[in-house]
Amino acid sequence: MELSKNYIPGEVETKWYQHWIDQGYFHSEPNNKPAYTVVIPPPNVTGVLHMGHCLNNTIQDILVRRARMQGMNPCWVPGTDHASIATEAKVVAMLRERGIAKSSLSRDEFLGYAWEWKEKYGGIILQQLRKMGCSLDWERTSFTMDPDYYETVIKVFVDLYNKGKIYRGKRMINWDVKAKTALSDEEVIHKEVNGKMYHIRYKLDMPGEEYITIATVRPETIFGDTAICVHPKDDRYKHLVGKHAFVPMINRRIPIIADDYIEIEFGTGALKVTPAHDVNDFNLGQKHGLEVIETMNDDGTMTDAAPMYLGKDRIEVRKIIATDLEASGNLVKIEDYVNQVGFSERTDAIVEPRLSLQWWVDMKQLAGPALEAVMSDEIQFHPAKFKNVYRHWMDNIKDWCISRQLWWGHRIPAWYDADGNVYVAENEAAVNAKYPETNGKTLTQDSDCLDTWFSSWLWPIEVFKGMSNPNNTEINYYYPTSTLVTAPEIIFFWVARMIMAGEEYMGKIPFKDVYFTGIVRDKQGRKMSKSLGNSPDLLGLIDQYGADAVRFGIMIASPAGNDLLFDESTLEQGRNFNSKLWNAAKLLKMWEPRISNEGTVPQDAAFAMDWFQAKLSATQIEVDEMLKTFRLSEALKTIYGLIWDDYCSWYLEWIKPGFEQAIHADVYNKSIEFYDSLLQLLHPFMPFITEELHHALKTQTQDLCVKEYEAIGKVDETVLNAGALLKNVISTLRDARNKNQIKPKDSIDLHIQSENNAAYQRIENILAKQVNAKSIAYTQASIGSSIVVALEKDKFYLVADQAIDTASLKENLLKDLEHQKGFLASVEKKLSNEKFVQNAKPEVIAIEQKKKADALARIQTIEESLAQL
RNA sequence: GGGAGCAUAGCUCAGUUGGUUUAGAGCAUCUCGUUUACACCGAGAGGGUCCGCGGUUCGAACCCGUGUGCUCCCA
Repeated sequence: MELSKNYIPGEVETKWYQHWIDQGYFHSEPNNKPAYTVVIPPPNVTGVLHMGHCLNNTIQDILVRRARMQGMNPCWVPGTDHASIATEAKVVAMLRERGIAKSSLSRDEFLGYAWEWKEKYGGIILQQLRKMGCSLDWERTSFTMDPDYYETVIKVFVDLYNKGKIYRGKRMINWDVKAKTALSDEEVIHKEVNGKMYHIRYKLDMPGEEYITIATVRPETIFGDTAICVHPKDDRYKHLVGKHAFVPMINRRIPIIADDYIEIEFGTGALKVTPAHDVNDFNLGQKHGLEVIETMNDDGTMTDAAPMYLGKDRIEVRKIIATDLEASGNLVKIEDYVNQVGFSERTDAIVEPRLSLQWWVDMKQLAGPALEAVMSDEIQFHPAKFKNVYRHWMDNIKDWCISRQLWWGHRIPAWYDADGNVYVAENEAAVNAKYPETNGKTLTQDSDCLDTWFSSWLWPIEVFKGMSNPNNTEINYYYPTSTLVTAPEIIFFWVARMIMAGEEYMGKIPFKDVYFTGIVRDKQGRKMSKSLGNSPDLLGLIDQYGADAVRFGIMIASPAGNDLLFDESTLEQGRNFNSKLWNAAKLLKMWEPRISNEGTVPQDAAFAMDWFQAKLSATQIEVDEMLKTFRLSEALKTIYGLIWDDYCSWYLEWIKPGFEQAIHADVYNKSIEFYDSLLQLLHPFMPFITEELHHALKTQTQDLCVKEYEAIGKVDETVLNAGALLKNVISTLRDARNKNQIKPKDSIDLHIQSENNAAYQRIENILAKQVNAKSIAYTQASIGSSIVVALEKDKFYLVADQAIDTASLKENLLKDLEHQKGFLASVEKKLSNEKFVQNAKPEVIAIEQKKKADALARIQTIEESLAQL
């Protein structure tokens, strides 16, 4: 097979992906091999691929492909999440564009549009994963609202309700005024916002003109005030406790109470208490039996509690109320103030604390085993630092608000009669059966649906129908899954809850390892986001550089557990690596017509082969260890260096036949074999080009994608060291040539003075070729008018045609001498320290003594060289 | 306010229970070079007060304390 001048990724990628699919390599069925199961963190069904997905799925694919080549039975399950709030928001927006208001539709009509939308756009992200080369089992594609999955979610709700782990209650929740739904605590993003602190005085219900001044960042909520609270020990206000004051503008009379919750130093030390719109105020209100007055509607506009602002948005009111308060004489001052404000994760609306009747999961009942599983390392977190984060959240766990005032999702299986009694069962018939008193009564189903994560937490179980068809062959084989790869930001949303669900419903952990990826940021360290416009178009990048280069680029810059700063230059590096791989194969193929079986393998080529075999095995062991510990980026760097430097720059140069010379068949075949091993090692990271080259090298009986790794050979340390010495000698001599401005084309005569000539004789052909020496001779004495180079205990004399720059030579030697002397001094200092000799381990002392001997020898060599100049 | 983490070359990072030659890699930079795979290249080089201070130790990038600066999570 002839290789084109350059590697063109596009066609090759399409060709091989289709081939792999056609061969069914990615499809898994339970068999007698060990399972390696990965479930994809299901992306939002309406989503498109971004850099975060790229990183996350590349990592999963590396693990899965590696497992496949290790002879396991990998199963990587794709799928999407219905993403209740995000999808509903998109559908509402789409309808609005078409001039349809959600409020004008019935639930069923709306869901009709939503499904239509899902069918049309839902598959995009999965198609994009194919472009990246992900070896997902497409026959297993799941969706969190598939019929079986849907039923399972409902069953789980009913079950937890029956067990008393789900309840309905009126509590403070986070209200998204845009989506008009409740949110869980995890869906609220706290950001720092520059705001104002308003100091407002309330007239006291006392004779005369006396006031009490409070400080607030939310003046529009004064209409919901039902008390003013001060610290019982605050001398400024002690005398006012038990008295009353009037809310400005509406003149409602409220009590002044005392509670040590108040921070005396904060603001004016007097707090306005608004139980309907602040969690802390609500708790205070409960404690003191205060009235709750709601001032806000579900869309964020003011209620008739604030008659003068009725129907106006609370943000707008905050702007104008200052003027009105000033007019009424109640505004004392306004200060700049930075405070934390909660925003909806999905709609970015400012979240309003609101008192509301919702459904809750009692998390304390579920947390115990889930915490234990991680703390005992039954589930291992990588990096382990996330254990702390996890424990902290679990220790302070709060109940989970799971009802959402949305239509797109799993509808809550609760029914109400005319009196407001609640009945929970799978469906209305089940309600009637379970609660005979409901027969004949008109029941209405709860109109809310469940939080998306209430379905996602069953993902590793239900993609194998572990609940809709308990104990089936697949769940028993694939569960628990092997590795979960996900972002640390969803550790609470998803990871923790999956562990809870696994323990609750399978009695087993859902996965053994969790690998947390970093967050993809731009060059300036900003998180990539749509609004900043700093998220590159992934498909465009794949078109430009090829999928392998993109995978390489994102992995090489991706230290385990740290954020990665995405820089397109790493993709260039990946593309260059493609070229390097391609060209090395081209070189090998160029030799094919000149293969010869005559004679024996030349000594130098034999050495090169022995050395590379040792280097390959040593690196395979190293890479294996790195991958076992999830140090993927390091593993890729190591493979990159092995291919580029050791194979291409050293090995291939060492065995390269002279101009138009034959290559021995054994050398050729071994070189092809080595290269194939390198491709195999690299395959999980860069699947396309490696598969292509695997087949280009020679006729293969098997695709690389499913070729199993062979046992790693034993590492010959002696030859490994000999190779290292050779590389060192070559580099040192090349440096000497460079510094003496000997042109690459000009050859030299090399004289070696060593006590171990045999070591050099074995490799002298390589040496001659690599330092452009036309002769190599061995000598016992120094050679005049030559460039002298000292290395270890050996000396090298380079005889060139041109004049020698003695001055710079001397300078270099002196510099080296100084360094060696300094080093010797530090070693001697250590060895002459009695305490060191007494306390240090014997092997450490031996090392120090060897260092000393080596340094002395080197100093002698350098001094001898200097003497000759 | 509570908690966690980080600080090593211009940049991104390795550095395993403290001792493995006076700290390593990749990228970037500089010098030289188009020699029959590759300029998307080759050869070579330069570049570090391991954040500051104090301590433990025969010995500290590594352990302890403290200060500073960043990042993340939670409220």
